[in-house]
Order: sequence, then structure tokens, then C-alpha cells
Amino acid sequence: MKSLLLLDMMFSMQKNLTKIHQEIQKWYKVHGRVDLPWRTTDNTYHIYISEVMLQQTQVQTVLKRYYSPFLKKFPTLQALSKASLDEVLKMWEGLGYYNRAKNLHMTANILTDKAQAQNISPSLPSEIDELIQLPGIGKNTAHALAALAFKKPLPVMEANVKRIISRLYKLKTPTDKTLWKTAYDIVDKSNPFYYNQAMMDIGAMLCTPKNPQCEICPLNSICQGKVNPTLYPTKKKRTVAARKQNIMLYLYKDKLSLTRRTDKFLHGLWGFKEIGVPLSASKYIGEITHTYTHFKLHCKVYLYHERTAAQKHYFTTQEIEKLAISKVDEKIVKLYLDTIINI
DNA sequence: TATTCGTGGAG
DNA sequence: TCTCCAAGAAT
Repeated sequence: MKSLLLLDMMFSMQKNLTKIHQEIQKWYKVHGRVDLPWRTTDNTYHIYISEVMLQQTQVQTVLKRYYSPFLKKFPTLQALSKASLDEVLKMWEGLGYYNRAKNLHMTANILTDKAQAQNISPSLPSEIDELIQLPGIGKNTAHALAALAFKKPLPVMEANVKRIISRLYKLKTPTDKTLWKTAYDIVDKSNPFYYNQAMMDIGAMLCTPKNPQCEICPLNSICQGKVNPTLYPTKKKRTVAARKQNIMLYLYKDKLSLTRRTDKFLHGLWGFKEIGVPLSASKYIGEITHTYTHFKLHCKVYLYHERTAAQKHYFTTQEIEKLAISKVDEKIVKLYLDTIINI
């Protein structure tokens, strides 16, 4: 008797879910961002590039400035593997989280080497177990590639879906384990491609962090959090600590010295030199600030005219444009240019 | 499990 | 100007 009741419950839930899946698809066909370039291609390499670019990055940013130029420059896995890391970083300049570019390059090399050994053309694996072993591909990206590029019946679990699930079941601080289990429970296994894209669009367009539009959401009928959606999930506060730096611009014959950054932060990019105590013969030219996720940087910038070249690498401002540099160093270049105009 | 990795858009 | 946070991964 008991088991019969349970069966009945499960059947009813499944029936309910099927109806919701239909609602989600219906909504997606009318309101979804169906024309995004990585959604209208079967090229798994293109989809892979989009997935990595979109990590912690909004669709509009990737769409406007990065996706197409990157693929034009590196049209295949093989082309990407043949490129230098400097070239890849230059195409990534301004997108942030530069380890993504490094890992992308590494993965292209791994797959290309492997293919060459077998005398076939390089391609991405389709199974999550293999995908997740590649540098820069974590649990979500592995699932996204499997579901979106290879049409496997798997859920994705990124920021939008996280927020939707948290609200659906009134979860304030869900663990990853809970989120993944729920995602697996409710995924539309018959239409993983449309379902996952739709969920991400619903999260980005309706189930937004602020002012969600619950009244027109296709998940409304089963959402437990719709009375007060912004309670779920609870966000933790971040502390933005201030950091101060002195930056020394070494100038020799109208050229500035830059060095390649070797520490973890902004790794691989070129930049100006930080110095503890400014040289006494240097001239203070101004301060720039830049806010990162976890700290705010204040840079006092000093200019030092060298009599003989003491640093390793010098560049004109035109040459600097060909290097991959960070936003901070871009601001410093601008300060320098403004300064010399006024002299 | 918690922190560290960038940048830009929205409100 | 300030706060929040986005198709997360690595450690």
C-alpha cells in the first residue's frame, strides 16, 4: 500500500515535470536567445571556446568583442595549438581570468598531440569523464560541452541554473552536491540542448538576481520561492581591501620598460614594474585606481628617465599596443601619454 | 571548504 | 560613485 502511494507520487511528479519541460521549451522558442552564434553551430570547437569565454563573464561581453575575432584568428584546435601563448593572450586581452587562455592553449596542445600520435585530426572528447581531465574544464564546463555540443542528456549547473534551483526549492545556502542532484533530477533528458539553453536564458532574463519576473516565468507553477524570490540564495558579503602600489616607469629614449608578469596574478601578461620605494630621481606623475573583485588597487606612478638602458625590454607606445597588457597597465599608459602631452 | 583569479554592465 | 555579480576552475 505504502509503495503504491510512493509510485503514485512519483508518477504524478514526473507528469508535472513533463508539463514544465513543455512550458520551458515553449517559452524558449518565443523569448530565448536562439540566435547566439554558439547555439547555431555544430562545431564543437566553437562551442568549447564560447564555454570557456563565458566562465564568469556575461554573454554581451563575449559576443561584442571576443568570440568572433578569436575564432577568426584561431579557427581550429590545430590552429590554436600552433599559435604562441602571446598570440592567444593578445586575443584574450581585457577579458580577464587569463589562466583560461593559458589552459585553452594547453588543452589544444594536448588534444593535437594526441591526435597526431594516432594520425587523425584533433577533436574534443564527448564524455564528461574525459572532458573534465583537460585543463580549464571543470564539472560545469564538462557538462555544458557534453549537453550542448554532444547533445547528451545531462544538466548544466552554472550561475543562472543555481539561482533558479535555489528559488524553486527555497534553498538559502545549497551545497554543490544538493544543486547537482536537483539539476540531475529535473533535467529534460529528451531535449537537453533546448532545456539547458532555456534554463540559462530564464535565469538571465526572468529569474534575475534583482527584480525577477515571476509572473511570466514558465516555472511559476512549481516554484516554492516565488513569494519572496530574492531571499534565495543568500549572498555572502565580500570585503574589498585596499592595496597600494608604487609603479616605476623606466623611460629610455622615448621607450618604456615592461616586463612579463610571472606571478599568479595576471600571469603571462606584460606590465610595468612595481617598486617598494620610488627612486629619488623619479618624478611623480599621478595616481590611477582599479577595482578588482577582492581588492581595490591604488597605484602611484613615477617616471624615471634613464641615462643608460638598465631594464631588459623597452617599447614605444605603438609597440605596447601589440602586447597583451591588463586594464591597470592600460590606464598607466594613458596617464603617461597625458603627462608627456602636458610637458 | 575557502580563496584567488579580471573586467564591465546594471541599478 | 558604490555594490553586486556574471555559461567557474584551480588550489
